[in-house]
Amino acid sequence: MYGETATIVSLSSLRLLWEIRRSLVMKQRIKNALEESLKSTVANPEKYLGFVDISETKDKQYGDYSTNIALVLAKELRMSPRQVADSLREKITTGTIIKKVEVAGPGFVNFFVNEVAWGFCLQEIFVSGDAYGKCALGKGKKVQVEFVSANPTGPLHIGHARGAVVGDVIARLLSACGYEVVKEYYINDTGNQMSNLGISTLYRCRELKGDKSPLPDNSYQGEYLLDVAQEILEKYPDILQKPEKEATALCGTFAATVILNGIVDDLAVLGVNFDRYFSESSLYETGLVTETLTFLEQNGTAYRTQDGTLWFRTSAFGDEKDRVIVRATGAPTYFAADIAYHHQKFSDNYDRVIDIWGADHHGYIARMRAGVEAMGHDVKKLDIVLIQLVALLRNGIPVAMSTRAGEFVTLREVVEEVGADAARYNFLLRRLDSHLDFDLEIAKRQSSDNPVYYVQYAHARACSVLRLAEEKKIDNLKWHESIPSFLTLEEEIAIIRLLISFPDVVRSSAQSVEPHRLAFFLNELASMFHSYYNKYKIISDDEETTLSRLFLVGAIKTVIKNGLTILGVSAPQRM
RNA sequence: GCGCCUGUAGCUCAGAUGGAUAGAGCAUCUGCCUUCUAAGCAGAGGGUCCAGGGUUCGAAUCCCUGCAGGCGUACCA
Repeated sequence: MYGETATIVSLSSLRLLWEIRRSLVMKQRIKNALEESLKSTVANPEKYLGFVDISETKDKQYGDYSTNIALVLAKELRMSPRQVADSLREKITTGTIIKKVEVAGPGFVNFFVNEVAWGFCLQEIFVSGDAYGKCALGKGKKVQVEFVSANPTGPLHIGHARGAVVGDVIARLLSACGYEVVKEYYINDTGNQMSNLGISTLYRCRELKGDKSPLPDNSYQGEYLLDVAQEILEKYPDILQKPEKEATALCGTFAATVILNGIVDDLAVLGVNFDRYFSESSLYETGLVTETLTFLEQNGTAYRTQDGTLWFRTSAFGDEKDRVIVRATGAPTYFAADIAYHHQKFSDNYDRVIDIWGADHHGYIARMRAGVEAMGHDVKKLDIVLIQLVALLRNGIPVAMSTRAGEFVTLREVVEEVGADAARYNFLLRRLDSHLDFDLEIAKRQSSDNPVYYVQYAHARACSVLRLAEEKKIDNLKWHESIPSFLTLEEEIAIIRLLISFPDVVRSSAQSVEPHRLAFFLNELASMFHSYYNKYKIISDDEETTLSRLFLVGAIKTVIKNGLTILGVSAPQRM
């Protein structure tokens, strides 16, 4: 049986292989065929080529690929959709890859791909290995992703985690698409909150020395400042003897540094790290804020009112009203520093600048874009991504999350409870603009059947099968041109179709800044593999079938591994 | 009041560029481990896609209005 099939395959396989390699993507192959047909069917085809769109079908009865081009062109050509479809179909030559073409429904043209052709796609995955899924979309382009940027006034909580994970994965996606990515964290280390932090910490120092007077109203009440105070007292035993102003400043700086170090550590536990930490105070030190303000005032986009306040004319850029950038007291607002910061970003010659913000900052978008534009930069290069906030619940009841009041479950506590992989995947399974309830009890209870394990388990399972094959001395994971002819089951073709769409998923996830698509893709792939695994034996007495299926399993393993890597989730070999 | 986001199965959520019969997980029920990992699989039930209009060959998807929830509307971040 094997010999007979092999003969048939070897006759056509070289040609098939060559053809598939030439086009690489099956979809492109179909599209080419359709375009050729269009050229010989309609009068001025160049006018309609832009409408050609091929989509993957969901239902097997409609073939493997489908186009609605006839429906789109019908009116223009003054023909019925079915007529257009029929004439297009007649001009499409079937052969080694396209088995047949059908017209169905209101006028869809459906393409059926030769079953044997699919298996050849696996070789591409095998050859690319770890690089499979990557592309050169952003080759030679620099992009900056700024995210988290939480104020160094307290530890991160669950609300920051979503932004951290999403920002990190967006960076990874862009990186997979060939962009040179810089991950940046902006540190707000000046202004009122710093002095508040200093005051709060100083009070804690006094408290440790026996002074029980209560903390001022708007200070940071968290007990974590007691630890910071302890450190300060050890390092500066005379802190309480110093002048109030000096002691406060010292406490503020010290506390901010300690807290930021803690934030960096916590993020590292979550698998998030940055290339650059950019300090707001450095903008003042280098004079960039002053420079920016002068520039705005000189080009007329900023004006002074009688009391000395400097206003930025954001309303001229679509904002609902003008904004203050320098108070009457002469102190710049945070917004002033933000404009300077974005000016700095654009001065670094990025091709794209991405800000990832919590959705509660959405009212800030218009003025930020105004700032970039007024500074003479191409505002189209700025992409502000909003992420809906996370509501932390315990047994369905909201948990108060206030840095100031010091009542919160820290990010670190959550990660230590549910694990970094589960925490990350939890955030990645939702659209960015979807509100998210994170219930601590549910997260704990469901930690063992969290969706992340489903995908990881599929990977571990694939590894396990391949491991067993190795133990049995089966010479697996070697390409042979007869492999495709042993992978023609409906389930196998469905899996291959999914596998070859992986690069598209990565690309579209990156382009549309929607990491959840990749996560859902992996869930679907895992599901198909689990199902296939349960229905069919991978390793059997039939050598050819075994080798072919092992090759498929190898490809599945590669894609899951590559996908999880982009999501920053581990791909365990055993579970 | 105005602006942004959301509204899809009992619950949590997917449904890119408008496409053919709207999907998954959890929960409920029924089966499957002497056989490659049961953290798995197979099957069942479960829907006014918030409501009402409009656009067209075709709408969960686009437009308008209304309703509901969240967020924002600072010389706070």
